[in-house]
Amino acid sequence: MTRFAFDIHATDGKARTGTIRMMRGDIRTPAFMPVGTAATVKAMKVEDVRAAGADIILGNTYHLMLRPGAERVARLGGLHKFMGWDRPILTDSGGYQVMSLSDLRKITEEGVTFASHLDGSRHLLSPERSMEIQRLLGSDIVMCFDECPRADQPREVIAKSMEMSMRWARRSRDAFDAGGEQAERSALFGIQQGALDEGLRKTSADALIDVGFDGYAIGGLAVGEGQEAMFATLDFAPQQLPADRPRYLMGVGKPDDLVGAVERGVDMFDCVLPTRSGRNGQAFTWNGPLNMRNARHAEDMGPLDERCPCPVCSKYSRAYLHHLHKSGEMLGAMLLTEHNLWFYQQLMAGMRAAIAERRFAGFAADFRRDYFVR
RNA sequence: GCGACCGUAGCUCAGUUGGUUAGAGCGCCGGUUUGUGGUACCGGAGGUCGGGGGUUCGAACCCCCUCGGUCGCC
Repeated sequence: MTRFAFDIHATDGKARTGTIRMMRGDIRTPAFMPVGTAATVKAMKVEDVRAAGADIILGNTYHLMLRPGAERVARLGGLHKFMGWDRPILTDSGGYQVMSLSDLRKITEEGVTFASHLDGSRHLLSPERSMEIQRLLGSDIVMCFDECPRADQPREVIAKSMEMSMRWARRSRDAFDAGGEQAERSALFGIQQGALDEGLRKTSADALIDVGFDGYAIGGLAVGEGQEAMFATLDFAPQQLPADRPRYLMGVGKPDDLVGAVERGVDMFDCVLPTRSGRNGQAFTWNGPLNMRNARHAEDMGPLDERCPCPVCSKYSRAYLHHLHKSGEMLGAMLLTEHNLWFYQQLMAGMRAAIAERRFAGFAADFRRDYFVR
C-alpha cells in the first residue's frame, strides 16, 4: 500500500489536477476538505458528507484534545472509528485555534500555554505534543505545529513569528518521525508563513523544503487582508513550493477565492464557510450566495439552484428552506449545509474536469459571469 | 349602576419626587461569516405614549372629561 503519493494528471496554466493516493483512499485535486472540527462535520452524517463528494475531511487537534481528549479517542480506536469516517482525515495542529479561540496565550520557544475556551483549564501545546495528539487521533495528514500571526502586524513581528514556526516545523518533523508505526501510515505537511511578504514567504518555503515534507501548506492568509492582497500573495507563494508536492491553502474560502487560488496553483482547501453559512441561512449557488432568511424567498416554490443535482435541490423549495430558517428549525441548518457541501464539491469537480481538458480559463470566466450576476 | 386596575413599537412590557432626540425583548427588514467557541454576530425601519381639554417654562407621568378592556360589587 502506498503511504503517500501525488500524481499530477494535467496542468493548465498554473492550475493542476491530480490524485493524492493514501492508504485510506484517494484524494482528487483540486480538493475541498469539509471541516469536521469536533469529530463531526456539523449537521451532517458522514455518509452524506461522502455522498456530496468529499474524499477527505478535516479534524482539529485543539478541540479534540480538550474534548473528548486525544487519549480517550485513542482508547476508543481512533478518530476514524469513533466518528464513522473511514477515508483520509487531515488534522490541523492547533496553532491557529490557539490564536483564534483561547485566552491567556503565552507563546515561548517551547510552545504555547493557553486557557481552554471550554472551562479555562491550562494546557500546553508544543510541536511534540501536537504530533503526539495527531498520532493518537490516527490522522492521515498531520499538520506541523505553527504560529499564525495576524496579518496586520509589523514585518519584523511577522518575520520572527515565521522563523519560530520554521524551527517548530523541524521539531514537528522529528517528533512525527519518532511516532513509530503511525508515521509509516500517515503524511506530514509543513506550513509556509510570512504573511504578504514575498521575501519572507521565500525564506519560509526554503526552510520547509530543507526539512522535507509530503505536502506544503500556505498559512496565514484569509485572516482579514482581503481577496486582492491574498491573490497578490498567491501570485508568488505557491511557486515557491515544490511543484511535485500538493499545495494546501489553509482556511480558504469563498467560491471565487477557490477559483482564483486554483488558477494560481493551489491543490487543496478547507473552509468553514459552506457549513457555518449553511447553519446561518446562507446558500451558495452558481448565481452567487443567497440569504435564505430574506423575505423574497417566502413564496418561491423553486429550488435553491436549478443547476444543482443535490438531494436538497431535487426535493425542497426555497419557500420551505426560508420557513425552516425563519423558524430556527435544525432541519434548515442540515439541508443548507448539505447543499453547500454539494455545491463546493461540484465546483471542485468542475475545476478538475476543466483543467484536465485544458479549458480552465473558460471555466473560470463562465463561473465569474454567473456568480457575480446582478 | 358603582368601584378598582389597566390602555406606551406588530406582540409582551419597562419607563414617578413632571426635565435633553420615549426604551427592552421578541417579531419584521437587511447585512456579515475564510486552518468553526453549533440555534451566532452586526445594522435598520417602526410609536399623534387610547382620544380631547387643562395645570406648568416643560406632561407618557399631575387634574378633568371621554372611549375601550379586565376584575369585583350591587
